[in-house]
Amino acid sequence: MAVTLRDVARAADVSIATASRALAGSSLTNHATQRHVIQVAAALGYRTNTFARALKTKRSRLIGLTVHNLENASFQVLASVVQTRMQALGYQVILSISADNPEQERDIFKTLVDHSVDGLIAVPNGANGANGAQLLAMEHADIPVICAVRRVEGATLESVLAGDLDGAYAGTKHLLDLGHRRIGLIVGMSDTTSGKERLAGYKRAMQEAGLPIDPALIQAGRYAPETGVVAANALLSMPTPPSALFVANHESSLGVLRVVSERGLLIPDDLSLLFYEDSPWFEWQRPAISVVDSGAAEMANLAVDRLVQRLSGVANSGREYRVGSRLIQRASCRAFESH
Amino acid sequence: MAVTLRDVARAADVSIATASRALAGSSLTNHATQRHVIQVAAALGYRTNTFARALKTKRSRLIGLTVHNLENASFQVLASVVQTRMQALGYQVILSISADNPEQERDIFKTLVDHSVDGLIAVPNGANGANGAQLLAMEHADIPVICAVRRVEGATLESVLAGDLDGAYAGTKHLLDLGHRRIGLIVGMSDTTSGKERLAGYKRAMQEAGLPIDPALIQAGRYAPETGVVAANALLSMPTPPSALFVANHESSLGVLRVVSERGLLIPDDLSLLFYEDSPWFEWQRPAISVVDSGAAEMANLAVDRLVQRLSGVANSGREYRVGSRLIQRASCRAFESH
DNA sequence: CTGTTAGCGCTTTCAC
DNA sequence: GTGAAAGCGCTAACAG
Repeated sequence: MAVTLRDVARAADVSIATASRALAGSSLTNHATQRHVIQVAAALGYRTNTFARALKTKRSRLIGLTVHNLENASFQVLASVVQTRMQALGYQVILSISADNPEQERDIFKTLVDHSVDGLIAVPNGANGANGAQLLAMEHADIPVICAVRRVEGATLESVLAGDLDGAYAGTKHLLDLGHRRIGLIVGMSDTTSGKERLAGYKRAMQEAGLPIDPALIQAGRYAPETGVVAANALLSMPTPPSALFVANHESSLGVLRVVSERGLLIPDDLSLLFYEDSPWFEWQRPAISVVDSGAAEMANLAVDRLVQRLSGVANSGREYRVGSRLIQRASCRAFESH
Repeated sequence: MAVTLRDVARAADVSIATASRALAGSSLTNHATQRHVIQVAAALGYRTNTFARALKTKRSRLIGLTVHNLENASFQVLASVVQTRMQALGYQVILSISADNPEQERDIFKTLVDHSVDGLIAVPNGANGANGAQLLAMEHADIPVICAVRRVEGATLESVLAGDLDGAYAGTKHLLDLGHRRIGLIVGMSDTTSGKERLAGYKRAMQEAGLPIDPALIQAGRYAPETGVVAANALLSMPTPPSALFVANHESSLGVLRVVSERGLLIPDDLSLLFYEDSPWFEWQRPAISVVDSGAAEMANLAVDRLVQRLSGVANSGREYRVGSRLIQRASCRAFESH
């Protein structure tokens, strides 16, 4: 059996209450007593029982983190940053993978509540904030919730998002500036924040350039490699295929790379390629792939900042924070010359 | 305040104990009563308080998972598999990132014990099992520990490892069979299981081929991209540089790719490249990179299998399990012809 | 089969 | 400043 507070109290010849206060660093304790208790506790190897404490205080020092997967570089970064920073603050993080599946997400949220997490950083599932009500209920129960990367429509939850509209606009404009006119877009479904906004950014850039929006050039699909395969094949099989592909659906990048390779296309000579959300691998592809970086590390840190604030009692601002996107030019896009 | 067992008992007009039994599905309960209680509980939206339960039963339904980072594809796979499978079994996983830092790892283990994890899957830090004693202490306290990917020297902990010696042997032999004689090896430090074993595999293959071991051809370093940069530069700057590079240090692959790109080397014409531990990106590099795959998914699943067994009361076998490595030939290695 | 009872280890009034 | 005592919500003997 582990050593309990009672053991410490006995050994230090004080009451349990005093021992508790001393260890908690309560100001209403005699300094000498406190030192003594702390010493005895250390000598005995006392460690407070987190369950007994949680049962009493209703704080678990646990926080939840849900991401869709760990293949996406943005989610890897989010998980790393959240884990590392929260641990440094004395919190442990319960990781959950929602697989972008609303039902699974619902169960996860429930379980997280069961484990009385003190807070939650979630990349919510798309589809009109299917489980937004649960999140709101958590907020109501005084459990701060920070949405990252995606938001829940219509819910006043603090959200840390990427500047997707601007990012997609900048990316499209870059391609336009290089002389491309037929620009294929591979994007997420429009029931996700990022899908919708990136599409809007693309459209805005095209329209500002006085170009028509050709629906056949726009391929929306799930965030998955397969989407890239299907979409790239569709795009590249057109009678007049696009001269540039803007892959604003990170998970599908892999699929696009595969199609490009299978078709023996030379980048950037046969096709200009622009990806979205940077990954270490993009830089060392041959050629290095240009990308609209959405600032995963910045988002992660901001999300943690917000959570920490909330944890310390600051009220939910219901506000939305945006981390600016940045175009990183590498070697996969070149000027387009018509034949 | 949340609804408690007492509320359910009252509403169902039974005692707290009966309610508890009914919900636990104890066989010693009247079927009708049980149904009734379950119904009432559901209607009230009752959820058992995990802390109260844990305080009483000393099981938290929490398991710990420690990995060095989330950049390494093997660790991503491990984290995904462990999280997903354990959650399906009603366990939550506390993720911790040890950054390959023994001191941090020590704190992590302590915290995990404080949170009374029911079990632990750990990728332990190298250096002679610095924190092996802690792990052993956990085992002693009846908390099953499964080491994955790396092991702790001299401790009787169940370990699920890759067949590193065989893998490195097979990889080296492949290069040898292609006619390469000067094969550069970039590997982990010899204070890690994988570093040591992969080096041994390389040496064995070389010796079997009747080739001398040239120490200058062997670069050992931390598992980090920088290692790849330094090592590749050292190797490729030799008076007679190797005709093939066997990068048996996954994290350094990125660095090697960078050096290759900077030097304008053509793969596989100027240099054959063989990597270790497959990543989705390797397949879609141009050219696709051949790899010795160490079976991350299989290791992860086996580790979970072992943990689940242990959780169900099976004793620590102290045994070591190995998942066979597999050579995946793609397009980055070609036959060597001397000029 | 069901109810009563005694804690699990801790925090926190409330007296002194 | 310190101690006594009352639970937090649950499970598990132990009776009945």
